[in-house]
Amino acid sequence: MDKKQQIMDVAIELFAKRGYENTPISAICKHSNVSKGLAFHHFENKEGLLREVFLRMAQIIEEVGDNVDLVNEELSTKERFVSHLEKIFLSMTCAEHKLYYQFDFQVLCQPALRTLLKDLFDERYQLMLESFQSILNDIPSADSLVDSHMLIAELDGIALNYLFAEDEYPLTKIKQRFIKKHLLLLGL
Amino acid sequence: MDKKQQIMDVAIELFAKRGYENTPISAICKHSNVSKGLAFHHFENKEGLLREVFLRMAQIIEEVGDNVDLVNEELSTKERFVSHLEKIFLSMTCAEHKLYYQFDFQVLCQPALRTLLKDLFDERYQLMLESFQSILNDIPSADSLVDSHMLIAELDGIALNYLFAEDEYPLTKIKQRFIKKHLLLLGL
Amino acid sequence: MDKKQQIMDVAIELFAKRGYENTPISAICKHSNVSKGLAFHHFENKEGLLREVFLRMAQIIEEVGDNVDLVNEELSTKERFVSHLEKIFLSMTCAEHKLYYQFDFQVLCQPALRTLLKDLFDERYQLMLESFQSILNDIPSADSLVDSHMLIAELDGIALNYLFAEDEYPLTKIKQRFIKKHLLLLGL
Amino acid sequence: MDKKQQIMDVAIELFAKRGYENTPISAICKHSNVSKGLAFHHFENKEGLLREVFLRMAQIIEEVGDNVDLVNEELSTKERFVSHLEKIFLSMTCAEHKLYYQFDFQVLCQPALRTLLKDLFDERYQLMLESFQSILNDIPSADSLVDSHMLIAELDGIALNYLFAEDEYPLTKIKQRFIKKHLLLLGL
DNA sequence: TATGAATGAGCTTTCATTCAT
DNA sequence: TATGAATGAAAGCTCATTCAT
Repeated sequence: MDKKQQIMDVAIELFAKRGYENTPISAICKHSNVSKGLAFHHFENKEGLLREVFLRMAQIIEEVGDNVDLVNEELSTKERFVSHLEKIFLSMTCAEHKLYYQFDFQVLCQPALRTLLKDLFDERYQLMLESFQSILNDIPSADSLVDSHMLIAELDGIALNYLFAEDEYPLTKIKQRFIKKHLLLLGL
Repeated sequence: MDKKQQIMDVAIELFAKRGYENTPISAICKHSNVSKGLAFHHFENKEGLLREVFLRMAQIIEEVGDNVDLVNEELSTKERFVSHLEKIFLSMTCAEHKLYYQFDFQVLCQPALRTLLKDLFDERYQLMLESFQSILNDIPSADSLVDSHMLIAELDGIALNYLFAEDEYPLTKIKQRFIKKHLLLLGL
Repeated sequence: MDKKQQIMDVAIELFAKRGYENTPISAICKHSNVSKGLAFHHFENKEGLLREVFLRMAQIIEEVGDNVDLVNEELSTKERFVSHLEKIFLSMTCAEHKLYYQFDFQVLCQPALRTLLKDLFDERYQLMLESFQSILNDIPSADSLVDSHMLIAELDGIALNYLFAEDEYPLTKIKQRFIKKHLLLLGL
Repeated sequence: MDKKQQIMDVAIELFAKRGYENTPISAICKHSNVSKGLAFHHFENKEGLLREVFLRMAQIIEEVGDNVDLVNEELSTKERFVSHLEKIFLSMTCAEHKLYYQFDFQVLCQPALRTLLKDLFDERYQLMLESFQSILNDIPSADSLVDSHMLIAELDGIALNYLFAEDEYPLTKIKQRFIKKHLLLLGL
């Protein structure tokens, strides 16, 4: 019934599958059984739709980890580090998120779109950076800032390759080696 | 003088800076002082131009590492591994290649473009995989295949974050931690 | 008011006068005071417009004979045959139809267009064939099928020559000789 | 070796099969292994090529009947009339001419092309008219001029339907009924 | 005679956006 | 909130034609 929601749901799917530039608003309207007039009633323009869609997407993805307590005092630093990584790998694997992540990378790598959503990207990056740093700060052998940057980048790369690989990608094995490697580096 | 070359040079730049879909052929022609007719005389269509541009780009990038001998028998396995990584980081840093790499990621993450150049991507990935495996095979503690996938993915991620970061990105420090980490993992 | 109708009316006229291939959509739009966008809003593409225009044209032409009763039981076979022919000659002469008929022949003789509308042509031919056969079946000396084919062909030819002749064409005299000739053949 | 001839041969075939407007000069060049430059060296422009091609085509078609003597004094009027018709039907059936006739009708029915070659059409029509009249003049019951127009038109129509029919068209039977009918009309 | 690079006008089509209802 | 007719700018592409070689 909520047509605005319908439009956004369809938009996110089509944007992800066909690419933003290759998805005319008319296609979104057709798939969500809504008139073009209504679409422009709810969203200022195509860029506005993109922004709202992107925000909603980010929100959905984040909901996954929300119930996990990052500062659980009962856990050791090592346990918190590992569980943080596990959580990220878990979200990556979630079938329903695949489309979202693909779209995310698409926007990230397309100059025009990236510029448009720069503020949102920056904010999110800052949050991730801080959450890694808050863990690494407790580890003497870590270079908290650099290692956080590195972890984010590497996880990005693994997600990227996993998401766009067609045949089965050895994600589980990579995860294990990945974690092992960082525990070694951090001396945990 | 060689107008076809001019067109390709301009195309690669505009594609990278503005995005493929946001770069009309007319813009490419304007920047290379050439008529639209000529562009379609030399390239079957826009996709054909993209393909040729992509091939040329890949070739330019590869030329960097060509003079480095991968199977130098004088070098130890560790030295070969490290030098291979150094080479990749070097190419990444090369100012002239920045545009190319950005374009590369753009194509990779846009479903339509990715599909179009799938064969070229696959081929290149295979080559990278093999070159890593050929090194890791000599290291007992390595999981040659999985580690190669992982290395490629991580390097991708680092490149991605480096390329699109606006302010100074601690690439050098990341490189050091990155290499150190893998030497630990591989027990070198 | 009905812009779609306007477009079709102009299209049929320009198609007939200049030829389908020599009539850009822009010309149709200019003559009907309509934007190019609207033309493609109402018709899928130029071929779609052609199809709709052709259907409408065929319908207009057919309306002429509709009020004449073919199976009027009061008429003799001879009378029915003659009146059928008269009706066809009448439609041919109708000034308003001249353009339509010319367009019809144009489409018929251009391979690409003919192919596009093959189904419509076939259907119409079948109807004409049947209407002639239903009359000739009552005449013993007639070879119902062959004569029907022949009649259609001959009438086509006469229409063709009449329509494209510039100076006065002796259509009335030809009609008389034509009817007389067939009555002789059929022994009526 | 004679490239000009090659061009014309290919042109006539492509014009007939695809239509004049749908046959770019580039296609003709490709099929005849000739450069575009050369094509424009031999023919002033596309219309010039059309004209030469049309002339050559007409010439080829006419060669068929040339060896038949129309004013053979040994033959009766009836025999001359019938043999004239037979000749025309024969030429129509000739497989090699099918393409030519189709092209002929195409040009005839396309306003732009018809105008371009009007003089050639008129001349040819006049010749046909005279050849029929020269026979019919000897027949008292004939209306020499009107009947000639009618005969030409009917034969046109039969050719038209025969040429563009896909399945087998009962041409032979039609020919027989056609000749019989006219002999009746002329009282021969 | 022969080539093919180069041009420019024009074509079909797409699409974001507006607006009257 | 909801529709879809209507617009206009711009896109990709075609093609006859020219011209230096």
